[in-house]
Amino acid sequence: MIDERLKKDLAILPISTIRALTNLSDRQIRYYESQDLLTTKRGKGGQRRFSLNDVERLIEIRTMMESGDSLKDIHDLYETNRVRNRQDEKIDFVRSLENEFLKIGRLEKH
DNA sequence: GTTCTCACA
DNA sequence: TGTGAGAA
Repeated sequence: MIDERLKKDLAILPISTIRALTNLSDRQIRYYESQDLLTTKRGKGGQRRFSLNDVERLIEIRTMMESGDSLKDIHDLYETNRVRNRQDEKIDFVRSLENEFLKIGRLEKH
């Protein structure tokens, strides 16, 4: 369903929930956000609202930290992933265009 | 009662 | 990164 992505992106969870789900201190969570590892929104009174995607990302970050990676390593990894994903999307877009052209070509030949 | 920001022995 | 103060 298209709704699934929307639900995961919904930033509605308070930091206390994130703390329980990730076993990280709220101090650490806020620090990681300051290092651009998270995309949070602000609610009433400037309080952070996290999404399920943030939870998943924080768990990954904690795992990487435990295996000795620095915050910079993690940041770089997400950066390269972001670039690679953009390229993949571009490739998919080109492929879909090619398919459309092939369809049109077949139709015109008839 | 919770979360936020800022500062530090 | 932790902790504590003061505000919202």
